[in-house]
Amino acid sequence: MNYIFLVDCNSFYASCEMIFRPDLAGKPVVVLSNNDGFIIAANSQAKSLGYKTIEKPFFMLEQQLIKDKVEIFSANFELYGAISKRVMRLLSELSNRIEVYSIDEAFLEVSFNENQLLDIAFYLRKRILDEIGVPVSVGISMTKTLAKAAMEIAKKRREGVFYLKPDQHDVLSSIPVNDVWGVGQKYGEKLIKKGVKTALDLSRLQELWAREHMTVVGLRCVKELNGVPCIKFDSVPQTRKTIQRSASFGHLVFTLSDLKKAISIHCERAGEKLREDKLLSLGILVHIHTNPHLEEPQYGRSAATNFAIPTADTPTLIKYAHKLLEEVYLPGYRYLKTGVLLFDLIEEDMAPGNLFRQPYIDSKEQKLMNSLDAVNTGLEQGTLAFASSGIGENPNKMRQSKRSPRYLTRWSEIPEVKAK
DNA sequence: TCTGGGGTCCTAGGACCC
DNA sequence: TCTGGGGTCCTAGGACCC
Repeated sequence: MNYIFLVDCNSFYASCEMIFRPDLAGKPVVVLSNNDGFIIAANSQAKSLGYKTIEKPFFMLEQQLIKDKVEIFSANFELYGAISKRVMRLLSELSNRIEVYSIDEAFLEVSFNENQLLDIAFYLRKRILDEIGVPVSVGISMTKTLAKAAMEIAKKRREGVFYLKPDQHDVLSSIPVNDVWGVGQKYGEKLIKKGVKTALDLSRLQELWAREHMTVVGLRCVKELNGVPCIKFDSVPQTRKTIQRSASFGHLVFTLSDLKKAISIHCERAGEKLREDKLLSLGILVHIHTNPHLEEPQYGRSAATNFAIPTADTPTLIKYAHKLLEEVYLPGYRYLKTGVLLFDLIEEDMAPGNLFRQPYIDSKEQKLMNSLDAVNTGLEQGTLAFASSGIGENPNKMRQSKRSPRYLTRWSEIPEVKAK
């Protein structure tokens, strides 16, 4: 019999920070988003003080956090990514049917006897905690949606593991419909209005209604809650379809030239990602918009175009992006945010030939980009940069006053251990 | 009075996820 | 002063083609 395990790291970012700070054990810890905008992770102690993720902006909570003696960290995604890799590597020792679903969770498909399931989950949990230092919860069931539901229960239990058998109506009726995977705010409101309040109610919803009001996504959700697998298991990671880089400015920006610098930096980062994944892009989109939280004239627009040949060459990205930016830019507005999106990505070796133009692969541009990446990954990101991104200034500069060291990925930030 | 049918592609917007 | 960022999938409507 095949079962789905869902392994999810508890308050992942906060747990990562605590690995290197044993002095924080038992204390409330939160991690902030880029720009120190929101809380994006809170450990159980912080949650029990009432702190939730993505609720109120950090600046409105800061005083209370200090009063509550909560340890505050700025996001350190380089560290979290490195720890995530370790967790996933360990999990893949257990099953080669693994789908890494996000930075902190993975589905495993396993065929064991039912009476072995809990033992395996406990074993896995202990190994990840002992060897990596991250606590995880494990939800087990027959479909992904039910495994997610099992996870909701597992998270609330001290042992951190739960097996949801098919037709366990008492359990499904204890899960609010809003907590079901695939039900967000809008669908949640619709469902409650219709009297569908729990996962059990949802599993009994007429399929036609689900199809009509929640598209095929809703229909799949209902079927999965009834133990019918509808969401396929992707053990081979799909190549990504888009790469986005965008950010809010620390302060509002008026001028085309400031926007150009920001866009230039986004192109640098997007290009790095493209080459890291050995992909080429066929198209690029640029967007800009004003601050919707302010009561002043609003404006936002995007524009897209295709490249002459599939490329991963940063100067080309910048050239096209700047042209698009000039198309969408209107003077007189105060801009908050801008970004680029690369789409129609293909793998390097799948690039179609072109009779009239030299392909990017094996070009001198590619060699230059490879050298650039070697310097920037070996040293500090941005060691080598483009003049169009501005020199010694970064309009995208993030507020991140409380970032921990990148213990695992920078030699200069490696932890020091002193013997007494 | 009555104004094809079917297919594809593109885009914008909505909904969801972490 | 300060309100995240990066993804996926689905749908409807318009343009266009034969």
